[in-house]
Amino acid sequence: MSKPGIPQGTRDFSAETVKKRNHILSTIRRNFELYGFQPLETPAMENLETLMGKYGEEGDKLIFKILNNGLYETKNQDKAREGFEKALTGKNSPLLTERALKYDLTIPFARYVAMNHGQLTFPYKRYQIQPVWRADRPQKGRYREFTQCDADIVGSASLFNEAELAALYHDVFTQLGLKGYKLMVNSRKLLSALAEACGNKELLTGITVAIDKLDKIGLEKVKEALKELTLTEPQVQLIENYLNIDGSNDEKLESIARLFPESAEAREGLTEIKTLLQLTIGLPIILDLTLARGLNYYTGIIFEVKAPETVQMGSIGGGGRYDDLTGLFGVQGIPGVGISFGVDRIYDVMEALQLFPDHLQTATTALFLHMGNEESRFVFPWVQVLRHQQIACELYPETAKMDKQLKYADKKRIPFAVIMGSREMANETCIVKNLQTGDQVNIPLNELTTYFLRENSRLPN
RNA sequence: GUGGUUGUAGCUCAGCUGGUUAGAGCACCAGAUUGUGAUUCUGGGGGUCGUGGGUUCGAGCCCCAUCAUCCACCCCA
Repeated sequence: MSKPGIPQGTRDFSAETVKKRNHILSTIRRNFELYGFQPLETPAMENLETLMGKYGEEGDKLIFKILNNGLYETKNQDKAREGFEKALTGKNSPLLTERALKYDLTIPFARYVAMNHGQLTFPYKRYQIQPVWRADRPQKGRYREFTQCDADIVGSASLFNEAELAALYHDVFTQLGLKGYKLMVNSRKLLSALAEACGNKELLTGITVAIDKLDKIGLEKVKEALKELTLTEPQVQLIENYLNIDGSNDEKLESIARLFPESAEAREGLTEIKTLLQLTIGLPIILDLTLARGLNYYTGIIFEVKAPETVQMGSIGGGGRYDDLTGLFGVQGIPGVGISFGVDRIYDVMEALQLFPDHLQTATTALFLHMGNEESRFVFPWVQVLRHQQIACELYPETAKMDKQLKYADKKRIPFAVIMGSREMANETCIVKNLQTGDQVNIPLNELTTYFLRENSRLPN
């Protein structure tokens, strides 16, 4: 036997980690439901053709494919060889693989809507919290298996949806205590107007990819990248002017209006952003004209959430409006808008900033300690009595030195010890010791329940 | 996919220019004391030095390969 291990980029979650993750997940889920979203879950795997081509060329390479079963069977061997030859040229073949692990939640959701649009009530608001898989090389804040939390509204073009999603982001991040997070917005329509002003709408993707890197590689490098796209000097200059726009949200909006006086698309994008900002007055939203986002299906307002500057971490959430997501699956005319929370990165950020509340680690309220077998038999029924009153407790199952029993309680961060010795047994009492303060009281056993119900109500949830 | 970092006990690490039975702290176990948790004392278990080759009289240390790890790029949450 070789040493056991787990696949690269995957993780086991200990009790401590699970509790912290659940703290994040339940906060997000609670808010999703408060805003009227209903859950959806889709399979871990999809048909490969559902996913291929939806995430761009790079994305396709990062999809985890599942090998077909039964390739060794005689009747399948020739086809398997054929499929393998094809795979060696870099192409996929259904002869070898026809299923894949899901890469995100949006495309499976679009597939679901396309399959069920006759039955769904629109506007359809769903949320989805599930793991996704990417064959990326792991590094900081990047895993091969991670959890996404998405909320989307489809079948509505109203900007109220964008406003609500922005408010939802704000509620979740403030409830998690993530002060200093940044919610950036922009509109793909402004970027599209920019591409148009450069004379070629086809360049939109190339331009967005280049300017998205501005804060990372700097203006000069961005200009070099733009020139490689065969843009002329005046066109690069135009983009530079665009990127140099600065000031408050209102000032930026005015500058954009001056930059594209003729563009109907720019006007539309500006109006949408203005409306969104009006609907979300009081929220700390920053208009970031350099925000582009890689995914090509976005067509309107786009969002991105950045971690507080004190932590080095990429985006911890993002989303935007798409006009025609289900069009990929043959169902036209269902516009939508959605956001996503990157739970694993939020976790890393909160860990770095020590934002997890201590009480998350308290599992059991009380541990029953005892001096010996007779004592443990005597208190055993009382453990059940407390449990039936919703008080989490446990009995130390072995006869051991008190030292050891107390250490056990200490390690499990159990706040109370109920100590049972021969003297207590004789008097039908017990000692309740508060393990945080060291204080202890001697109380009759029949008052134990009321004691803990009172203590429990004082503890945070 | 490209480039780099690291890999010694359960954990955190030390190991001088290659030289005898590879060490420390914490953790763990046992014993002493004790009706109360980071007290004290005594003793103890545990490491194929990531793995496989090579150089050498001799490798934890040098060379090659491989795996894992972390980081950067690409891309992204």
